[in-house]
Amino acid sequence: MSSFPGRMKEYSTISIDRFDKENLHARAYFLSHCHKDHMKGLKGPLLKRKLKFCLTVRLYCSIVTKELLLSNRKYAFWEEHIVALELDSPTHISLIDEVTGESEDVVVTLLPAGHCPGSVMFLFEGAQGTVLYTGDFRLAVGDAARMEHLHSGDRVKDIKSVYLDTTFYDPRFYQIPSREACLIGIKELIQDWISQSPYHVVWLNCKAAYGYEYLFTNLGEEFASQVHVNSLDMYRKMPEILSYVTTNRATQIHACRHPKDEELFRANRLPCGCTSPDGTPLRIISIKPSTMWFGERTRKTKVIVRMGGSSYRACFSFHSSYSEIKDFLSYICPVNIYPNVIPLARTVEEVTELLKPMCRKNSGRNEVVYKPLGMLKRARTEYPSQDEEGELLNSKPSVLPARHSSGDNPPTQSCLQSDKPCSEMVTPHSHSDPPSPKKAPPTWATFFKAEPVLTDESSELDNSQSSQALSTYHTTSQSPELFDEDDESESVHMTSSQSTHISDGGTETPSQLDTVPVQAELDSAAQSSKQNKIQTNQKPENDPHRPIEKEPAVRKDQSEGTDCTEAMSDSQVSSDFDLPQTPGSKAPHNDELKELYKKLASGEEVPKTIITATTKTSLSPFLLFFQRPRMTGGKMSGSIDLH
DNA sequence: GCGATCAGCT
DNA sequence: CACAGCTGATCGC
Repeated sequence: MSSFPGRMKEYSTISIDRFDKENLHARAYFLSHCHKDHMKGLKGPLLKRKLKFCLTVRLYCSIVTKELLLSNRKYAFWEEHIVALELDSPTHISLIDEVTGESEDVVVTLLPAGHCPGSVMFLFEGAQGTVLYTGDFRLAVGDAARMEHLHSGDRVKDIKSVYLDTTFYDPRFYQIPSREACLIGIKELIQDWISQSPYHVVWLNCKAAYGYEYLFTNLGEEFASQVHVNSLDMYRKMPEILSYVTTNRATQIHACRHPKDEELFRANRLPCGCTSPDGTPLRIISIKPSTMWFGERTRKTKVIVRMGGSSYRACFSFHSSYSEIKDFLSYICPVNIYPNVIPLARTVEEVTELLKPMCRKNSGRNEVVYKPLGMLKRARTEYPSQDEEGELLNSKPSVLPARHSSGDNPPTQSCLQSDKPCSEMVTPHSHSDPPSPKKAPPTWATFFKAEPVLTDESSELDNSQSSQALSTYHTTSQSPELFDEDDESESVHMTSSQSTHISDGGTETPSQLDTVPVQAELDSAAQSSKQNKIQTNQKPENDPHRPIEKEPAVRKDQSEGTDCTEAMSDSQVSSDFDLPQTPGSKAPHNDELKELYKKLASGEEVPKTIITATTKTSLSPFLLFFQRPRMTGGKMSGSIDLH
């Protein structure tokens, strides 16, 4: 849970993710994502009153976050005061004190955070330096390198401070299986179950928070079905989610909720009360997404754990693991790091101490002095040749050429170096894209093609329709290979806020649980990405300004341990959806951007306008709900003068 | 009656 | 154990 007080040292006239107390006086507000612990005070009457008198105060957030926020009536009063910004679009904001008329300029850029739909990090650039507020994030190893706006031309930006999601910044949480690996495990479990008969249904025991949509869309795609949820209201303008969820109970995959859903489940009932039309009892299993983590040297990781009876837990994390956070930090190498979260059983002092080695002055670099722009070049790296056997490891530089869409552009040529506009070079799913799971995640096209398998007319399970699943998918019992005993002595953990009640009898103690770890065959996740024989080293030797060159094929030892390559390989593939670029989006203007950076660097004034993102009702911005970081050029949107 | 806070629980 | 958030009790305005 975030304990960030709302204000950063460098830009103290703005408030982020906190809206109470001193934050009531802020000149501008920022919301990184739509989770309640980041919205404290946001519906408070004090703030509501302030908006009536303060004409220039705005709330800045992503387009998806705006949509989610306004879908809740309690926040409807924000409607006229929200400025929704597009991702990767540097936006100039004037921070005006309405009493004194005093003004400060800042340029903010939203970076995808991979935490939940609409979640972003905020990159602020201005007179007080470049500062990154991460909000909550789940980024994979190497993702920072894909973020254009963490770079200035060929260089990694010189970042003064990072306000960091430290939820799992603790060596205990060294490794968390990638999203892809978790998804594969969940898909296998579900398939093995629902293919047995139309009466075999799955209940995804998800908590009341955004972030599980990733599961719904992928499962909907995988099983050509829709997931039953309580409400579609919040997704009404997000077709890419909407097409995979339904309020029709006649489906084999449920994520519906009820105040007493656990109790109902123990009585073999779904939260929605759905039964089969002919009275045949449903066979229900519950899958509870839970965070699981593994030690530094754990080789195999199980992403599904059977809790006994028909309860399972599936690995699922909204936050980056320790090694993912370290990778992120070592890439951007900030001067200061401030924790936003204090992990359980730790103190601020302990976390601060753990973060010290990642700060620039302790990172082994010579340069300590903060400069607005880095001086060392970020070189381009050729994408390793594709090969079925190799593993893509720590491929920070190697992911860059994924943007090349045609043979016209030599693989070593970056977007920024190209004469062509970036938009021409950014083609999703190009042949040189980074490895993707065996089944492509939902894409732009499918959002419009997807036809609901089931109609809303029926509220009961329909045999003829459900039996499609039976004929489509091979019927197996729970395949033995899934249930690989945990032969590792290495600590393996999982958690859930859920009590450990067991469905049958509930007499077991945790140690007595019929715990059947399922080998997630992370290998199978990795296999889909084993396209590179060359293992590219990912670490820039703790120097963000050091030239990024082709890395040696063999990874050098890391301080962390002896066998982190395997762990890293998993993390490496954990990137999110690879969604297509928003159709119709403008071509980036790198020249314009560079000019802006130059001005910022020299302390020159930049125009006092507020550049807002489009508020068009087009559905395309919602594609960005889980956008994988990718190198795109910046673009400036239209501008509105506040005065 | 409403908001803030906390304990308990999922 | 841990994610996010609900419900209910209590207290103060």
